[in-house]
Amino acid sequence: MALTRAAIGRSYKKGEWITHYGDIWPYLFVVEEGVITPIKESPDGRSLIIISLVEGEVFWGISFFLEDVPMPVALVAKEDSRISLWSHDHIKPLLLKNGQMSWELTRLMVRRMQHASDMVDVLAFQPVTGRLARLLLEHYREAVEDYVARDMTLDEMAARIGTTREMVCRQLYKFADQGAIQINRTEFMISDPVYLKKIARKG
Amino acid sequence: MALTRAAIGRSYKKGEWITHYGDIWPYLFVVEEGVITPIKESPDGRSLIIISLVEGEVFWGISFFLEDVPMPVALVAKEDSRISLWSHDHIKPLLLKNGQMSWELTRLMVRRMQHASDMVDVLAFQPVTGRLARLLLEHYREAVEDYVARDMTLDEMAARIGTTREMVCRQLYKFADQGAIQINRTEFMISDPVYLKKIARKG
DNA sequence: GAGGGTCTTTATCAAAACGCAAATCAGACA
DNA sequence: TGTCTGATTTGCGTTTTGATAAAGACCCTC
Repeated sequence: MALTRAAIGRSYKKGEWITHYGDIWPYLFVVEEGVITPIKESPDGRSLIIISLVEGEVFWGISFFLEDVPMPVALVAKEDSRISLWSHDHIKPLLLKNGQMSWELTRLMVRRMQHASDMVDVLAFQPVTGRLARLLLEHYREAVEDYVARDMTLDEMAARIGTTREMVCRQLYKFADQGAIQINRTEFMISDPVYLKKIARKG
Repeated sequence: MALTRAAIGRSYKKGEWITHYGDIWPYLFVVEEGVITPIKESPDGRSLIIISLVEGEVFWGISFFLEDVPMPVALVAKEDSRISLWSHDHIKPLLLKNGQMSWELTRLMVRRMQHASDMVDVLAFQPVTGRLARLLLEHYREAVEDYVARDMTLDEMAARIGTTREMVCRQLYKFADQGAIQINRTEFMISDPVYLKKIARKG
């Protein structure tokens, strides 16, 4: 198939940067293996992780669609990863011809938009407490009544909810005080998911 | 043209709601006249204005693309307005056939995404001070060295930058103290745009 | 098993943001 | 002109957040 032939394969080691904020990067890609995270960075060193892209997921540089518009996020490999990418010049003719493909792409974009939209109102309306509760419920689904390894660093959690590692740490132990979770340096468990859900709604 | 024939015209009075948060609303529309604003509302009564749609601009309900997914924002007429709308069922066949149209729609969506993305990092990284400076510079371009009427209420400004009216008011007078703007109950002027720009960058 | 590096935890302090309530004002309208 | 309504302004106390610093814990390598 034409698509497969036009694909460029790339591999990245864990921690490697695929593009930087401000780059012109006119590609569409699919994650073949590993995890790719689009990250926003503030001038004073804080960062914000928008989403994690795992195997099979599609993403793009903004200038794939809008020439000369630079990337509003950087792309980083969170694990050793492999992606297939297509340049604007290769794909656009296909999209113009293939309405079904365009439609699916548009739908994908709408889903991403929905995600961004969620992010906006969480950031605008929810305090750190609520945002952390959300993150725990969604990222540690299997930790309900069951100890699991803490697989995110405090910095990573902080980047996912837009705050600092110290805030995350304090808040975690506050949840522990309230009996919502149990936690130690390496493990973690959700003991009262209902309470966390209440916090996640009201902040 | 088929598109024009399929359009449904609607008119709304200032302040009228076109859809509410949570509705299923599978339409695409273009603003013919007036101003339509998508608004997010928090359970405790705060609100966030995402964007203002003026004459000629296109927007959509999320379930136009994703069936059964409810609106993450409400749509409100900020002025007396008139829109033309198309239902999913009418447009989708056209989009599937017409690659160029799909492509343009996708590009529009990417621009909106970019806007949302901006909103996210402003909310995440910039304090209220910086967000307000941004808003002033962008909304009151003609107010540089020139008194203009304050045409947004404090509540509206607050909704545009995700804070409360009191914060906006206090911050405005703080800017005035610093000589960046001049302000009274009804009028307003930017006296030091350069300073405001500095604030808008660093917060 | 000593040392370096990374990550976590805790405490303290200062700044930012918010909520509430009272006072004030401008404009509309009778 | 007087009154009413909604918007603005201000003060004050509280909560939330963030910055800084220091101390522990763990892992890895030499």
